[in-house]
Amino acid sequence: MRWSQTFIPTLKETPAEAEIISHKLLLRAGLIRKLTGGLYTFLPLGLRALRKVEQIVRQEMDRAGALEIFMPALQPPEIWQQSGRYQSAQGVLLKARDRAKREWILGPTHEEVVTSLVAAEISSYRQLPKNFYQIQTKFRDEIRPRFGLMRAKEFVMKDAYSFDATDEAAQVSYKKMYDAYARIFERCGLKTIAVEADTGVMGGKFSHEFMVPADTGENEVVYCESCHYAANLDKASSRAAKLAGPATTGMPEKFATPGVATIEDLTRHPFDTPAQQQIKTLVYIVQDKPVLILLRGDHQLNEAKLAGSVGTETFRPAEAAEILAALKAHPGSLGAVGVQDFQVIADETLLGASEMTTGANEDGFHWRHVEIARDIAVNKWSDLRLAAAGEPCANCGQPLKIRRAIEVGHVFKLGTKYSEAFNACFLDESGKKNLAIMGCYGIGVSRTLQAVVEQCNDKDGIVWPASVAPYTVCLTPLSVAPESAVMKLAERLYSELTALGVEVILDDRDERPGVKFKDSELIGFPIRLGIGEKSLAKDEVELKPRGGTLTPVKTADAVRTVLAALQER
RNA sequence: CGGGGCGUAGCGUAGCUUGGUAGCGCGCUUGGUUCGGGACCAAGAGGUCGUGGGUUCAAAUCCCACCGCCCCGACCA
Repeated sequence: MRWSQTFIPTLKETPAEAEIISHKLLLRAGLIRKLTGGLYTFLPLGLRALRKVEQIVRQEMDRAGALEIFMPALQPPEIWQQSGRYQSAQGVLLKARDRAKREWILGPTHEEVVTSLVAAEISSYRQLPKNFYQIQTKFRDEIRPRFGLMRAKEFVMKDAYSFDATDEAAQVSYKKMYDAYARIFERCGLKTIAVEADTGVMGGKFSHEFMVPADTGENEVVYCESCHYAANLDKASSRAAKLAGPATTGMPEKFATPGVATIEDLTRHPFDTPAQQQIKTLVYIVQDKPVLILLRGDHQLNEAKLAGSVGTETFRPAEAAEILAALKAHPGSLGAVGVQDFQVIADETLLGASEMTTGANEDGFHWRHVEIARDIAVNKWSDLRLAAAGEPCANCGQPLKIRRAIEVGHVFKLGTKYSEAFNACFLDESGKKNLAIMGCYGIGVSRTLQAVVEQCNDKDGIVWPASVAPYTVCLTPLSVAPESAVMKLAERLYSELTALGVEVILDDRDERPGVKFKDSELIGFPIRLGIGEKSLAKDEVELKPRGGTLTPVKTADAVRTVLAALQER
């Protein structure tokens, strides 16, 4: 491609709308432009890079035995009603109406469509396993689109769905996708970590997210450097050292705590009660019933874990009025001592806790000398707390760390939720009817592209891995006069490299060298081949790998050297 | 939806407090001089100051409403 013939609107200044480096660079290097919040146009360069990522994804999915199909983005609401997600997912569903005022859904994901397909077409165990995938535009009514392609209303996603006859087979399918994902991100030049992710009410160990470590990421990952445990903060467990607290010195005693509203207040004099010697009591409304949740004062509730414990996602924090009605006190003085009427769930770090202080369900009063086992009727012990940095790893006991990351992929064992809803069954060898066991596997393709930029850049611009670069070689003649020796050589190298299948862009613009150099570095082509009169006088051209050092190369060796340099990238 | 910030030429912005001629840099056009790291000179084009209403002799500027964008939170690839 000749630079003058394509469209690469680079920007010297950063548009004010961009906050993070990858978003700034995508705009400045002329890869994308915003239509409106959360909606972007891919310009020629951006589209080329996107296609590179797609192609890597496609090759690895094919290699893993998945079958590419293409499903409608426009979907009838009926199938969403059938799966129950018309209600449960209404927050993200974008809807449209046709001329007859009939409602349609712009697909945010395709479990409903693919399961309908399989229900109709698959009837025997002989047809399994199957894994269908597609690369397609998804639509989600994001509450807050952000950071360019990172979180958009419309984005490119690869989604795959596996169907298996048995649990063991489903695990094999899961593993294949897991391995394929690791290869895909590696080929894109991304450092990723696979972390255990929240499985919601389904439980189990079969959900992993592929995370790109980045300070600008929206997720928090808990990890252990010594045993390589890694999990999403929503899922992470920690050993959270049980305190060898003081022994209980007597029976519970009620004492006045006027004006105390928080754990923090009680840690100050005259009370001087450390947070870990307090029991925090939260009230949640779980399926219309109040439930008391007990945590150590210095711990935070993890709602995803609560969902696992109560077996439902229908819950919310109680409102002040509901709390008052249930416990006759306001937040700040709540406790579970002597409570019989409601379910009490306690975090396991409180097991055996003694000499604790907690609210007395009377405004301005607390109990002290509380011994959980003796004084509180706990119905259920669960892991409910948010892991915190520094807590011991549940595997090896070393201190855990937390860092931010971008989620680029998610593999998930679905079970039979959708096959049940759509009656996707098959006959097994014995002629018995079984539900297909499903898995689903997503990659945010456009997000992955931006994650690459977020991870691969320096002060001058993007530093593309060759695998996803829009062009791998930028030919930069410093003179473009058609009959000049410089331009003639540039044209010759351009033809030769192109004929060899190298993706070359020839910067044939009549611009000063500084402009060309700055642009090529901003865009980040892996190799720049500079051709100028000075070096040509020595029968040389200049090889400049992005981020590397400039080396003179004899013109006769130019093609071979470029090919070799590309191999290294 | 809650909290915060911002809307002035394609991009970045000044002006707004204290009402009166819309300014600068980049980019763009033309001519010239330049030509190995975002050149220089000269002449230009380009603006419903987000939208609507109000106050006023007069509104980018003051008031009200709405819209949009960005950031923080709940959601997710």
